[in-house]
Amino acid sequence: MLKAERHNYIKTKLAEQHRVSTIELALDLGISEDSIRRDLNKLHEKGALEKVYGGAIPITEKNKSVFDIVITNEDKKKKIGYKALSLLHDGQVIIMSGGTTNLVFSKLIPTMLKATIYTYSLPIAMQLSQYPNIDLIFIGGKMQKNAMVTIGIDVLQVLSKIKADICFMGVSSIDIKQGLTEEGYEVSVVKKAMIESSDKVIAMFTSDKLNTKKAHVVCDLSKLDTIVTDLDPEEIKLEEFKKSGVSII
Amino acid sequence: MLKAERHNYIKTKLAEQHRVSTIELALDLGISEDSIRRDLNKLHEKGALEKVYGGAIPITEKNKSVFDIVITNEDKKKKIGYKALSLLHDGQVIIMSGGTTNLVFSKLIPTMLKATIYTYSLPIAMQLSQYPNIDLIFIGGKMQKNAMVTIGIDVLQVLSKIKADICFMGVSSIDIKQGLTEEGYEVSVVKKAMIESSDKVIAMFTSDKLNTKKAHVVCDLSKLDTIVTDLDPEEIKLEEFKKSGVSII
DNA sequence: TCGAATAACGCAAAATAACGCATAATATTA
DNA sequence: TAATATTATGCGTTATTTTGCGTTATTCGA
Repeated sequence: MLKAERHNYIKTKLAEQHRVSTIELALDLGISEDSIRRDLNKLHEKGALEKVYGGAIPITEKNKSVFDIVITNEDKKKKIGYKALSLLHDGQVIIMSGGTTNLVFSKLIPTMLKATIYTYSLPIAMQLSQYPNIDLIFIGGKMQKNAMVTIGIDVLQVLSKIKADICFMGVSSIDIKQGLTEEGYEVSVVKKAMIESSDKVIAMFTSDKLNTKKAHVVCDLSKLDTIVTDLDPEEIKLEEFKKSGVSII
Repeated sequence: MLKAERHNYIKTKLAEQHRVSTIELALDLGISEDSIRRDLNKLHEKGALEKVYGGAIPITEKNKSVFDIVITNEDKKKKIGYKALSLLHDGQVIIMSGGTTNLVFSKLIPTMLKATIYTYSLPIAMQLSQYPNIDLIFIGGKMQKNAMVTIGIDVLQVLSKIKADICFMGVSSIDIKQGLTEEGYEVSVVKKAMIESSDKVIAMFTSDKLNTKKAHVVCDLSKLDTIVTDLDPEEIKLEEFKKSGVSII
């Protein structure tokens, strides 16, 4: 195993678990604690983490820029993004929800795409602002802090006046019976509004969201036109969804 | 096997597995490690991969993310920011314009400040979204690409309905006769609206903006309450401004 | 303050890379 | 086609990097 691989492993584990221990890492990777310590020191120097007695923790918020957005499962999300590209066409009016899956997707959009895109996510708006031929409209309102999206009545009002061709929706939880659900009430309301304003609804999510539920219902599966996941469309896990009439790519 | 073929093989394998090892490649391709190393060096020079001890990994895509905002004269802007902190109080309703000076200022705001802040700048909103006690409202509208701010009628409409205590305004150009001016018409209109909606107007700019003009007028000096620069308030360059009745810190 | 856990240090062995060079393979030219 | 220039390859050697271990220093919690 290359050193660079180890470094990636450590960074990923740290992002997921918010802490790593020297001993665990040595065991995980099958090398001596000394080497792990050397790795941690290197990563510390590079500012990728903060070393503490017994292991390491994520960098303290002081130096951590809000602009460094951690994307988990980036590979899977890229897979989803590439598949979703086939749904894009010049001239579309698009609504994009927040979430890192959509953020990754945004980075993959062809440079010259001509489209009008509405979004209420700060990171996605920043990303999309680099495309010369995209008319970008940010839907303002009260900011939901952690997710960096706007919510509330202002958002609903704007959405109610839009008629979009397609909406790309990041999904927190999806279940064959409950349909789409969200942790936060306000976000669930916004997503409902998105769906009402769009001719087509695309749900994008990594396979770990499958068959999970949260408190607030967004819609049932019948509202969805297409599901995009990192899995093969023929995968058994998706069988049930296919039966419900949603197209799966 | 041609060298070009080998290079392709390496690139493909790297794309698939996110790592290649020198030894493995030598085995795969049935040639000496030396040649593999030479290949890797070539590919490294061409920027196709990153060479590491024991093999190679994909190039780190740190290439100019939209989230890497370049801040010129950061030191001066910090100076300005620290001075401006004295104008902040709990409970204020604040409007913040865009610009890197305000972005730097945003980073310096005390963690626990209680306030309501309106902004129409994406980077500033992202920065402010980390403060737990700030009610943050993003003013939506059409995005001005390069500056990452919203502009247009929607912004004006929202601004017209706000009554803020104070507005922190980044300044493109300031001149004793012309007052504040902007390069873009639309931004100048938005700034006019900001001023109308605020009890107090704070102009913040680095000294290189002094005595410069742009095409579109925002307001004359009489509209300003306070000027914050990196200079000493007693500096001769600021003499004229002081005479016009603006307070300078 | 002590004892256990963890980290840092120095070092030698192992792994990997770079260098120089002779030779083989390939391309170029007459 | 033969002669020649150019490039690529493998090998022996020498540098560099990485690693694990023994030892010593530091940190942590009781």
